[in-house]
Amino acid sequence: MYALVDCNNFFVSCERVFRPDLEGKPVLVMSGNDGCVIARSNEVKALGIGMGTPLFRIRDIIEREHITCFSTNFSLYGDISSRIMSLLSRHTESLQQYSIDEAFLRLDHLNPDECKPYCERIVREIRSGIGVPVSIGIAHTKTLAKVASKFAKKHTGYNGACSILTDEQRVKALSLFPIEDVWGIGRKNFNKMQMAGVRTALDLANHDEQWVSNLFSRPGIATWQELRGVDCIELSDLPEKKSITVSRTFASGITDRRVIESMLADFLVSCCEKLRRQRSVCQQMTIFAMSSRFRTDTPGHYLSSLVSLPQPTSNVQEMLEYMLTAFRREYRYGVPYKRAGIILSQISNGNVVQRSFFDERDRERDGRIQVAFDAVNHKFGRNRLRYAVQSSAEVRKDNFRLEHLSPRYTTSLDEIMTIKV
DNA sequence: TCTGGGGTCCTAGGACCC
DNA sequence: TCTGGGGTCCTAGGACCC
Repeated sequence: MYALVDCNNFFVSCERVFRPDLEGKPVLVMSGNDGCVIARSNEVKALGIGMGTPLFRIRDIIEREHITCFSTNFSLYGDISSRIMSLLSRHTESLQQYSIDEAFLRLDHLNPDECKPYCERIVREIRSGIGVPVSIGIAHTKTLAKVASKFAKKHTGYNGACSILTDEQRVKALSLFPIEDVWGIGRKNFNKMQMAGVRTALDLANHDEQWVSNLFSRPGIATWQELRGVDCIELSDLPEKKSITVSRTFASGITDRRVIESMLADFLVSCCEKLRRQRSVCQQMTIFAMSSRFRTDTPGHYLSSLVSLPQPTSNVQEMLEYMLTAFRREYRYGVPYKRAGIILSQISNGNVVQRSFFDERDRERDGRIQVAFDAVNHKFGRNRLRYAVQSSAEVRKDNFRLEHLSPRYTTSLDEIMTIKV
């Protein structure tokens, strides 16, 4: 038995934890650069504002409806998320975090009729202990648990937890469930479904295997199986990332080579922090920078450079050297770069590194410098010690738009809430 | 003027092997 | 003139997720 715990309007709910005055009022959270809508309260959804809508298109609605807008505050959302996951882990032997605001729990230790009341208690516990509203779906497969959680979210009568246990419940639920809302059915598969006359999840589930495998390949067949109650989608609980990306869109296009380099250096430093946190090394790095896809009046360029490192590493200084060389080779003078980033790939375990016979780098020394560097930053604060090529505070202020950022209430002592009694 | 960021898995086709 | 058959590995791009 699976329970899917899904936070309601997660980023908005995180902001409301510290702004209870916004309960019941329209609130949205914007993407980086304050560009698009990435989270909406129910009140904003009711106004017909879609996910991903560019802010400049809804300026008038925002003003008219007094919508409160927040810049994205990942320090806050990440911290609230880990509090929820930690609370959930006390309720199961097997917790698989699926995204920042979702996790699957196995409830094998419960009888079927105990599941719903048990999950209702979890909902109340998270609401009162952390402040975030969640919905829980209970079923024999992950896909059906997802379906159940949508019902729990939509109808308050469920008290936050909905279960699909019997076959009658399954058939009833699927007959009411639009095919495009099924987990695993994206835009392309939805088009195919429409052409085939499949409108609800039940329509799909009722087709036979031959029909399904003619139309879809492996992932589609797995979804069909799961809707019929056959548990077949395995989530790996490997926490190690297979690729690590840090990228940003800038407030306006950057032409100054040194400014872009300083940003890329920042991105690389964050990538390597994430890499070292999971005790991994990587052997490949992609550097990219691109002009705006929406502009035709300025020179466009998509810069992408793949660097294969001589041996797996997580050393910032070494990677900075390769990054700058590769970037300078591809950089085009006069192009306004609007977005840039670093991707690390070919990631492997940092404890077993195959050294190269021809390597001339003093890696013992690199390693000692890195350890000292990390120790200083651990003691005196993140980014206190920086490479000279990294950006200055003024450069960051000029190039990242974050005009409605809430405080990092739970992760920065300088920004903690003060209460007057 | 203004349009996000970070992932995973699958598959087709190329390169290569005997 | 006629030019096999059966594999594996790798990678880029597509599709999907949040």
